[in-house]
Amino acid sequence: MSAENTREQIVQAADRLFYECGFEATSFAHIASAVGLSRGNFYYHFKTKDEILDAVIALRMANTQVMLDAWETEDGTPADRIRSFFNILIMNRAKIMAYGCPVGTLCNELAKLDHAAQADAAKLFMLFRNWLTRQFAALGRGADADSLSMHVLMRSQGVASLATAFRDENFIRREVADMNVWLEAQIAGSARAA
Amino acid sequence: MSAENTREQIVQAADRLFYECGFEATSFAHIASAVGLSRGNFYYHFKTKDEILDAVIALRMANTQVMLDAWETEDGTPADRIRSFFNILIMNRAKIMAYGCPVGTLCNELAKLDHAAQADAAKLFMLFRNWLTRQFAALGRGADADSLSMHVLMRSQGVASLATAFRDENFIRREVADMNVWLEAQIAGSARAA
DNA sequence: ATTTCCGTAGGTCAATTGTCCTAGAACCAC
DNA sequence: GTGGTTCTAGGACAATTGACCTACGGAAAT
Repeated sequence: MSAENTREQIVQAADRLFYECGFEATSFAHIASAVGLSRGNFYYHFKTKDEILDAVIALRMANTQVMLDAWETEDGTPADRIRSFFNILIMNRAKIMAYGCPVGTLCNELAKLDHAAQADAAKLFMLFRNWLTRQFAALGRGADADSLSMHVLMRSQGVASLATAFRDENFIRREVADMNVWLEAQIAGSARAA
Repeated sequence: MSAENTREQIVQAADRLFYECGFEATSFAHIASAVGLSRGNFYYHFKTKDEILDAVIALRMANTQVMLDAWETEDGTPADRIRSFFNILIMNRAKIMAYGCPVGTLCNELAKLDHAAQADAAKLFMLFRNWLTRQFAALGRGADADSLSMHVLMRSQGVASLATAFRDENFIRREVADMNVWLEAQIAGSARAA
């Protein structure tokens, strides 16, 4: 197996385990057994646990960017794209109810650990934030596009957090429906202003 | 020092450390040095770390109940009480930006750890949920009081999560203002229905 | 004054943590 | 084949983890 391939396997396993078990609770041994490698061998690929975390964040950044780019090159209105974002909550409802939002829970954990990678993890949010801001600007809401973007992010985080606590799928669907109603009102608002 | 007093000191220190550092990352030694006791002495008061967690959750339940009861016996409309809840975000903004919501982050961590106390931690949310439901019912929204309650909880969780990630105090104030606008619309809605 | 007992200190215990080293296997170039 | 680089396995390392035990201290009761 090539080093690049092994490295990628490690990062993917760490990505999943950091999400499902948390960064602190996931050990080298845990990742090693998931990949099927010896513990000591990790030092060749990653000198410290923090390096793995950096690689995981970089992987998530890249994956997120690909997803957002795909949505932006697809046909459809900016509103459709925002609805695609809403739909993440429904598409990933099972994982969200079990482990929460991958971005939000990571940021929260790193904040408590006062970890150096905290700022990097927040960049994942920034990716979504800037993307949503562009969509709202395209809807003609340039003045408060960023506030609207943050509002959408806020809702998705709140839904994910409560969905985890209450394990309630209907709650997710109800709130997503409410987000769609809210979005329609925003579109109507920008049409009235135009 | 009496045993009860020492026990209370342990639980209070654990409460703070679990919030600021997380449950997993807080060790016996960490709590011990915070209280100024020897490590081994803990076994006399708490046989396991999970017992401390149970005691911390019980403490938070009691403190929350006291706060909610106080709001409910005060003069003021149900809407005033709901606004008191909104205001937690502003009152505790410094701690929230540093460590997130004590309830939400604990539930999220215990979910990832697949911890037995997960359900107990969710009862903290239930305390707020039922209290808010009562306030909305008192506003004449008996039919969807619980949905409105969950919506308010969702917003507060989302605001706390993003406030931690972005360390943005203005964002908190903006969203709380928006929650007050939303509440006014709900009151107008129930008045129209009556 | 003596006994009893609650609370504490300090230490031990195996297990696990992240980190690091070294010997050898696998592979490619020549 | 021979030599050299790349990758891997297995273990060692000190430190720390949660858990546990025992012996001392001091107060209260008799």
